[in-house]
Amino acid sequence: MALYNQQEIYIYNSQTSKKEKFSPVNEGLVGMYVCGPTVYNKVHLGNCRTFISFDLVFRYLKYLGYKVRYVRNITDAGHLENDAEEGEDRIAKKARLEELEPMEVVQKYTVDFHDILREFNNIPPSIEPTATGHIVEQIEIIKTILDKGLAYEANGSVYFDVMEYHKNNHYGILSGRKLEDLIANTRELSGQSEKKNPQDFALWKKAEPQHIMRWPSPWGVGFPGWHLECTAMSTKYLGEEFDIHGGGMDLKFPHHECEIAQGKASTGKDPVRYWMHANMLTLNGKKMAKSTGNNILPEEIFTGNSKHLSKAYAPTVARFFMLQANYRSVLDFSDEALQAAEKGFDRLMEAIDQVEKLPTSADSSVAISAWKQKCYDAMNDDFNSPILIAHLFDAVKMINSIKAKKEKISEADRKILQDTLQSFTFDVLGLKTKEASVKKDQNSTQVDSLVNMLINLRAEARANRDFATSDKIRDQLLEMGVELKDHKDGTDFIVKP
RNA sequence: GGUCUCGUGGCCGAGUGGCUAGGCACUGGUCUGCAAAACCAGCUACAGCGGUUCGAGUCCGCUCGAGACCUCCA
Repeated sequence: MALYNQQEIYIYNSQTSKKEKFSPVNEGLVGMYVCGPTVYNKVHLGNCRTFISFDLVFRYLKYLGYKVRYVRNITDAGHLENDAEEGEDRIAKKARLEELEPMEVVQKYTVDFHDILREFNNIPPSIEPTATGHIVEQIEIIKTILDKGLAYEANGSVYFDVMEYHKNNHYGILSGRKLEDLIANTRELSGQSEKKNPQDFALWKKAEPQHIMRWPSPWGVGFPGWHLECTAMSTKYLGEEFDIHGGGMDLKFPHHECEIAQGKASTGKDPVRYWMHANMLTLNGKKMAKSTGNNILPEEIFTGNSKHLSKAYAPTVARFFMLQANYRSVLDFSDEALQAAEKGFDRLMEAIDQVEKLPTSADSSVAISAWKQKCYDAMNDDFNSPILIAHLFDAVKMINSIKAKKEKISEADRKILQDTLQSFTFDVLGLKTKEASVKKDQNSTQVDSLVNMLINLRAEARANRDFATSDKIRDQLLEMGVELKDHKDGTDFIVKP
């Protein structure tokens, strides 16, 4: 029996603001779509948090035995910088500034994006489609919506008719916005005369002569509207109704609201079963913004080269830090918080390292099966990684207590403990040992024997009460990043990366 | 201005109305030749003011504060 039949997942659906029991459209299969980045710049750290959050979802669903198709798009078509009639799209602007062909910009930052996510140990999505690769599909959807009378053409552009749609549908169903309020709050922009109503959004935009990214269409040369690609690609790869749609909180309105409208207008179906929105990441209590300098790049964390940091942190430590908070909460990024996370992380990893050689007894004084289910329960409850991590630390306490002979464990339970710990830490949370993130030293076996030789020398010196020598060995090793740990039965060591 | 979210101990962060989240830091003890590590113990909050309830961090109202969206943004 598949694991997913034994575990009941509840997902917080941000459309209903309730935790709902997860049940996929097709038994055993899950379709998940997450809005990917616009590749016009180095990937934003907050963006990374969102993708790490959904990587956690992807990993847990797979761990439970679901066959998951995870689609995350790359937005490589120009979106206008503002909603005015004219303007430069962000990719074209960057291309001009960097003196590159737009597709060079796209390629450059797509590569950067992949590199960084790999550092964070994200599993690549099943399909990573691009907007420019799906112009045909987008045009087809526009035709359908036009046929249904829910869009109109104006001067070479096509707009979605929100008022007409709202007659028989609910525009605002996701964001909770009322159309009347939206109308009342709209400022009159002089350039919006093409639209029947300010709430209408572009499905197709006519390309001005200077606009570089352009494609032919039944309405003339232009480019697709910025909400449409997600509808086209999610429908193509996941169907008209699929399970999970994720993205950052800031995409809830208008982007996702418009996706629902487009989907419903073109297929008559509500496209998404569970909407999930990941919350923002702040830096030192404030929103990250390049303009104020309150900003940090992922690579700056890995190198420690930032005015906000006192040192470098391994990617996996940054990931661990993020997973200590729930994806739905705002998380504040700071050097102090990262330091605390790193210490906890080290303690967890050291404990996991100890499970293998734990002394076993005929029976156990610790309740391993109950603990194991608690780990599942945490993840089943809307992917609550901070609770899961709390349980992992309970295991750390167990391991250390068994090692200190204050508790005991049977071999069978030890195996369960080890397997569960491994699965949740590495497979589900996607953490890596620091050694794994730093390249494995090919001489590490030699290092092991060298250090063990020194440990033996030190033991001899201690036996002879030659503490000057023993302390010299200990202190100099520590300076080299090798920490010795004495306990009753001998001495262990760790190499600090 | 409108819509919405949030305000938890020294710090970070969980919390489904009733019994200790967890991590980091700190203090005391055990262990140690001394340390480190580990173990044991301690510190213990829920922005403010009202209300509902036998009982509220958890529900309701108001006040103050922070943030998101309403315009490109994960």
